[in-house]
Amino acid sequence: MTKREALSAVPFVSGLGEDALTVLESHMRLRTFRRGQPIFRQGDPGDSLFLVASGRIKLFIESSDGEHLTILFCGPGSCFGEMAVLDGKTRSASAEALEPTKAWVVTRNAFLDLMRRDPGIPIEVISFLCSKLRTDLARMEEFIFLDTYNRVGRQLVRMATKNASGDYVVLITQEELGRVVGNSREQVNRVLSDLSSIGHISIGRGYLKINRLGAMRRIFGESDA
Amino acid sequence: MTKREALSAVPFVSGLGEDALTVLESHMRLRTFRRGQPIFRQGDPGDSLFLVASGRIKLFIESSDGEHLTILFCGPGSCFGEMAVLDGKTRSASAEALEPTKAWVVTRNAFLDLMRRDPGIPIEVISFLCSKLRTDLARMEEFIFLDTYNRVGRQLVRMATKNASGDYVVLITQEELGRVVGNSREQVNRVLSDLSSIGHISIGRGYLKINRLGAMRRIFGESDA
DNA sequence: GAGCCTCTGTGAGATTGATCACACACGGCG
DNA sequence: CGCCGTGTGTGATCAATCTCACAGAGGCTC
Repeated sequence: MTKREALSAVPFVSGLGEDALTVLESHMRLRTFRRGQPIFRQGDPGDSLFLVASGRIKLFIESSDGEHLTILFCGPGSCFGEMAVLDGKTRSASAEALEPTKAWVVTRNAFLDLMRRDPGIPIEVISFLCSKLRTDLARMEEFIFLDTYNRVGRQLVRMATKNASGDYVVLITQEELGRVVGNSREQVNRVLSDLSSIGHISIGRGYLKINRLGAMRRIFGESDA
Repeated sequence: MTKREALSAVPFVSGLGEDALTVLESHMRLRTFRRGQPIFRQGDPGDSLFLVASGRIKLFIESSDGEHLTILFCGPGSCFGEMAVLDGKTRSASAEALEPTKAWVVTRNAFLDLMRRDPGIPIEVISFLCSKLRTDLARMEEFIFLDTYNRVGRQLVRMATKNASGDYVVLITQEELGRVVGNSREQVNRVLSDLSSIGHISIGRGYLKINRLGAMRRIFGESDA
């Protein structure tokens, strides 16, 4: 994924003019991360924004006794670390590469310059932040109102992506899925076994295949996939 | 609370110049709500932002089977309903007056005009949204990592406000506090009884008095009060 | 001042999900 | 080809919390 491709996938800069894009590109550096490598840590000062070029990272928060809650996965074309850039405060979550990953880095100053130059950007950023607020709210609602069974189901519907052979799959271990929905691996496994026994999903090592996405959507409710 | 006072309490317009404030004021209408009156409902289309002049409202989301999760209380000088104005989507939560309440209404168009006119506003709005994202994240973290005891404790520390006689109080019923922390009233009551038995709080009908705010803060951790 | 509504207090049983303890399965790699 | 690390499958036990049921207490209204 080139600089230009990465940029055009990001909602709040995709509408930029040719000049602005070129200027921005000249400020982007590529960084490489090994599988499992920490990128930044919750609470760190942070002044850069990342655009994933290849690979995959996750954002998560950790409790005082070392538990993790996974917030978000970012693949090629996604951006992360934007909050510290936007408000200048510390990192609100930790980031770590899940696979060998390359990401373009944009510094706070470069991005703020861009915002000052093009008055359309802040408006786009505002929409972007609003949609994040809405998903966070939906997530909170699920944590409070749904049991494990439904949380897992919804998450699967949400994460299902079509692979090369046309199947819907979710690339995740059960342990990791547990950290996403805030439940133990064992509990997640029991839910998955249920769903598998009625044929809605198939369980693999490190991945899940969603056999009947429509049925799952109907059971687990309106997802904005 | 006058129009001007309400405006100057809102972070993202307080820095406005005299002219802009005057224009904005001319677009504000006052609305009155009875205790318990719904203001808007999650999912409604919405195109107005509210500034509380007097009284108190709450924002909440409701599950399919009628349970409520209380998101936020807003008293004089606070604003709510801004998300629908900023991104033009439906209301992400429901709002209801907790007491007889008066609020200034600003329409989407008036606010967008203002943003277009003054390029400083969007920047302020972005900071405002980021801080909301951060509190939401902290809240999610608490839902997942903390038990009822600690959730209730933190919430009390967070909501404690000094009253006329210099005491720290929280004006809330145990039922409502349950809806804030996502637990049953009974469970909340048991926690409060504990805290009361060691003297850290006193329990009243419809309110709680925090006798030792410092001690509570130490027990329940760093709150951004 | 009686009645009533709302709010608080508390026990007992049911439930959900965490934790612990293993067994097994797959896939590198020496 | 056997070992080991990581990932999945599953029972038993335990802890947290919900739910139900009811009692009492403050305050408002007729």
